[in-house]
Amino acid sequence: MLIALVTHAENGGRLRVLPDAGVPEGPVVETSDLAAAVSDLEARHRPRWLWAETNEVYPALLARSVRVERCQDLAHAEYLVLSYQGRHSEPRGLGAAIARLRGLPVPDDHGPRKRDTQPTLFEPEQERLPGDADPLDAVIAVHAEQQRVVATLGHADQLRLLFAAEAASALAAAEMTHFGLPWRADVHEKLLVDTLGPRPANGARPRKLAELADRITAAFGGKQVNPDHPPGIVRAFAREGIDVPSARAWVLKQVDHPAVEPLLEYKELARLWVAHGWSWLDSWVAEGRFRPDYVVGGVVSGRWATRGGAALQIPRTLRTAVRADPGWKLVAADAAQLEPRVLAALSNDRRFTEVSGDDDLYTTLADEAFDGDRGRAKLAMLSAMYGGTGGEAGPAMVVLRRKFPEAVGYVEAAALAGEQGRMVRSRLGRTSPPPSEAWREATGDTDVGEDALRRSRRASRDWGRFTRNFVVQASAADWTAVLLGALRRRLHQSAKGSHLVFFQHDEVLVHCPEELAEVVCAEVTAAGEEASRLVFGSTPVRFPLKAVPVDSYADAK
DNA sequence: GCCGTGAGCGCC
DNA sequence: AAAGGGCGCTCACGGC
Repeated sequence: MLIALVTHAENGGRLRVLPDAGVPEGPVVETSDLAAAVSDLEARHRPRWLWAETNEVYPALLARSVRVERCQDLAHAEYLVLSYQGRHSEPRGLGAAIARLRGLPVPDDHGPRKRDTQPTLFEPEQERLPGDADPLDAVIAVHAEQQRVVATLGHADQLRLLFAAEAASALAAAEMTHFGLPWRADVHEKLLVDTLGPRPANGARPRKLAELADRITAAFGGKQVNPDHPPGIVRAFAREGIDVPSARAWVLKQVDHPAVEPLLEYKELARLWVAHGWSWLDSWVAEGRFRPDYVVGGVVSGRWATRGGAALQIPRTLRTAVRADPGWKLVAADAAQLEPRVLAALSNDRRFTEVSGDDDLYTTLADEAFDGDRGRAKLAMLSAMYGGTGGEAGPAMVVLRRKFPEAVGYVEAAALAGEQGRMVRSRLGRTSPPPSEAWREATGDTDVGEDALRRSRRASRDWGRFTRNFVVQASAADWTAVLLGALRRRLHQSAKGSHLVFFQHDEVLVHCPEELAEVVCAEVTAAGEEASRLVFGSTPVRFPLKAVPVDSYADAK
């Protein structure tokens, strides 16, 4: 059963059963308590819900403890279709979609709406739709149009799978924000005090940092140097007769000067202080939970982004603050070396597929092609996927190309496409954006001037690196989106009471009662196998997804 | 005082 | 020949 739904202010809404799989179309139903209506229909029919945007509807349902199993999200589907057609920057949202459908002027998009408080009510109805379209009619019409269009596209089946996976991801993201990542503020604070000194009054430098700043100044002969100001550091070294191109940590590491050691320590501690210090704790952790705002598909490649909280950059040292509640466990799972395995499956490279049969792909790769040197093997692999050839990468790539011609050929074809300004696609049809007008100008320049030629080649290569990486990164995002959908459904069915609480590119955390930990581990493994089968069919490539129950995220690896 | 930019570094 | 991919966040700075 498929039910379209729109929200009103004051907790109300309208819905309508759509004709689907033998079920006839129903009348428009108006309700003053949408959450109750959804809860009731969910329990009786487990329908697919159809709505404009998960983020506009689902947080308020969750706030009323209403969860749904499946939905279709028009905004995500719309973006996937538009970008497939090379129209990445066209406005998104229901208003824009209905305007396109009716041939009306397309209203400008205001970007994703910010949500700065916990949802208690549904958002009041947003701006009026173009042509005074009725919102429920608009949802239904736009959905029908999407179904029509997707059938005409080259990746129809894959895109339908991607629609479902992206919608499930949006549900999972809202639930992650709702349940929150367990975060022990006391553990975090102790770590801050131990490494930085006591919390200073009103944003002053913590004691440890102040001491280091003094040592840095002393090492430069007593002249004030602001360690937070890179150009000042470069100038300070110049006064000492040392030429450095920048104040980056890896550059300073090669310099022999008494200021280097305190500078490097300062950088490390200052980073912790500004990015994840006391003020971060104040703004982002409440009642033992960290609740970041996830942006599903926020990155062109389909990876997630976050708004505020830097949830995808939690430093390793802080992971000890992520602790399961008493009587609960965190099940941590990460896909080992996901991207090279994705490349193996995309390219069907027989020998590379054999290499990916092992749990540690790089060790096997090293034995196969790099005299057992795992470091070189990894470097070569990353260079192939990122486009690097500096330093040792060049010769390593030569070896890789000889041993695994189809795998290397796959990314090089993607790079060539980018250099020529063509689009590339992921396994399920995510599509790279067309290069900018400035890029076309730079590369289309028939001017034979040396500068113009250099600029043109550089722009072309840069875009080639982007598309080279895109095919791998975006296909990995396909796999993880399907994984999230599968895992979410499995947990809902056989490990009720467990929650997905964190997701980061290729790893997930599930918070569950202790006695469910084994079941959750098994479901993680099964979800990984399901994702591999759905995305890559019968590929022999293995995608190991190891799940371990832990008390603290820090114990996961 | 606001805003955009570049440097730098955290994560994958 | 040489070229690492994607993000978010904060700071200092310079322009207004």
